[in-house]
Amino acid sequence: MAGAGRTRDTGTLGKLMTLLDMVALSDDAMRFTDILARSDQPRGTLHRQLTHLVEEGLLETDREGRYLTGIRLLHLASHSWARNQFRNLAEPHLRRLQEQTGETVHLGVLRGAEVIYLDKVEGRQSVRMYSQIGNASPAYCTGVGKAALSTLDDLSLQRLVDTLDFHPFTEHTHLSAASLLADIAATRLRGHTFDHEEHERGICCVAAPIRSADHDVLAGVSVTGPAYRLTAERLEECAPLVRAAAAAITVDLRARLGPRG
Amino acid sequence: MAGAGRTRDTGTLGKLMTLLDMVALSDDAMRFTDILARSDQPRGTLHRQLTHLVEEGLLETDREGRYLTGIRLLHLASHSWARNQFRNLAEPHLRRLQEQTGETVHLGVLRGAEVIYLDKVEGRQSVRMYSQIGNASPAYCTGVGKAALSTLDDLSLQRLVDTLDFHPFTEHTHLSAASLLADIAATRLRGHTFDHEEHERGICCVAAPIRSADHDVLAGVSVTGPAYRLTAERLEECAPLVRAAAAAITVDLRARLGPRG
DNA sequence: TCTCAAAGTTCCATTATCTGGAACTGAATT
DNA sequence: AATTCAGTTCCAGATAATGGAACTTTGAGA
Repeated sequence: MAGAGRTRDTGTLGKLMTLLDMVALSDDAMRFTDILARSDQPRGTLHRQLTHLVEEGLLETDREGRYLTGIRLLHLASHSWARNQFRNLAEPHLRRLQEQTGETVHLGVLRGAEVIYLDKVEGRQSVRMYSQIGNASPAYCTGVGKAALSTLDDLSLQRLVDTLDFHPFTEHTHLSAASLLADIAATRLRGHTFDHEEHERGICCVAAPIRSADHDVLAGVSVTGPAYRLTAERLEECAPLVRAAAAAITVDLRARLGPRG
Repeated sequence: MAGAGRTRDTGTLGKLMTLLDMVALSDDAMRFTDILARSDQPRGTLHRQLTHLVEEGLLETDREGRYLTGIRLLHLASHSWARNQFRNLAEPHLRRLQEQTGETVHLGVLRGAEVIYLDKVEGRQSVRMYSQIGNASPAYCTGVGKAALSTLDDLSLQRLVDTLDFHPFTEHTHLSAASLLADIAATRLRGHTFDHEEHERGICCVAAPIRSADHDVLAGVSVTGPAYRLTAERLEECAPLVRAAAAAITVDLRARLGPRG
């Protein structure tokens, strides 16, 4: 994806993180040779690097010697997630919004040109949160992303948009800066934005922006669901609720962070 | 805690991970000086190390320059968690067990002398899983831990027990190897084990072991709840259900992993 | 069972990176 | 204006990473 500004590969840590990414984000355990083929390190070097990652618990090996993600990552991440101020403060509002609408509610923050999902509250049927938490999606084709983008000033927005290359995830995905910017202009006027199957076919959402007083947090809340249930009318009905939730979170955020900032 | 064999601090990665641990596991954002005081690195060195961690997205700084956990950890961890074979395969069984008992269900794996919680299914009221996922607890005073220990052969068990030092978390915590070993012997006979407020006052559980054909996975499932609700009789009622769930997971595990292993 | 090729591991002189003391900047306090 | 404290930068020296090559193990085929 564009924009996100990949970290450099130089420096001991950089190289190790590149490896860690490769293994952790792969869908399967990787054998030494698989990793060797996809990295440009000599065998000896690669082997030692992997050994170090395993020693630190960031990777593990199964009994066939294949590498997979270690449990230490889970430990570190879950602790910091549970302590995340912004998420904690937003959570009751997300929960209320979920109860009001009966649909899935997402909280996402903007990082460069991507949105990262910080929390998710689903209805009673499925408790399978986590699945999407931590995931990154392009901002330009998601409700939460577009909402967050709408809080940027024109200059920052233009600079960010310039770095995008538009990928047609569905037939409704924005494919040009002009089209995206028009959408964002409308979003600013309304205070909320829609995603009519722009990222995933069959999935719609309505989202509203959250921004702290000093622009330190750029985020969005959304109500998401299947297109057959979240019709245009239904989305319009939800819009005020989503805006209210976003506003409430913004107020809490300023109350909590404002005095100090 | 004993046993877990903390990783060495030598080597570039080791030092950085020690830092990352300190910041990620702290309850608040830490200022440079706080970190300096709690590490034995010279100022210049520490500063560069933190800079590297920030460059890689493992840490972030807030606008006051304090360090907190970066979002990249969440990204890496959530991906690997969602893809974790064992967790995925166990999940439907955990969910069923939760429905059958109405209590919180845990899945934990043994790592050295500690249990790490891989999944948690709670009743309708609270969707606040995640809070405990990834957390480590001593094996000798938790239901899941003792269940997992009961699958070890005598030699391995003895060696592991030898490394323990017993900490009295409550008045019911095992305080000697003999007492623990007796409990585990009983667990082997019954096929399940209890935790009567051994780790946390007011919390009881009943747990059963999971072990794959080739001993690669040592784990346990438990049903956990407040002592006033989970009385001795109630725990006995749950025991067969917990054993059944553990057995079902074990079967699935062998079916999935057996052919290859 | 033996042989060969591929996969994985270890070694060590070389080299790049990290180290850490000290000097520097900038902001807050007196 | 002077002083203190927090944070940052610098560079010669110490340390750890590198990578080519040799070595061991595994497994497939004859």
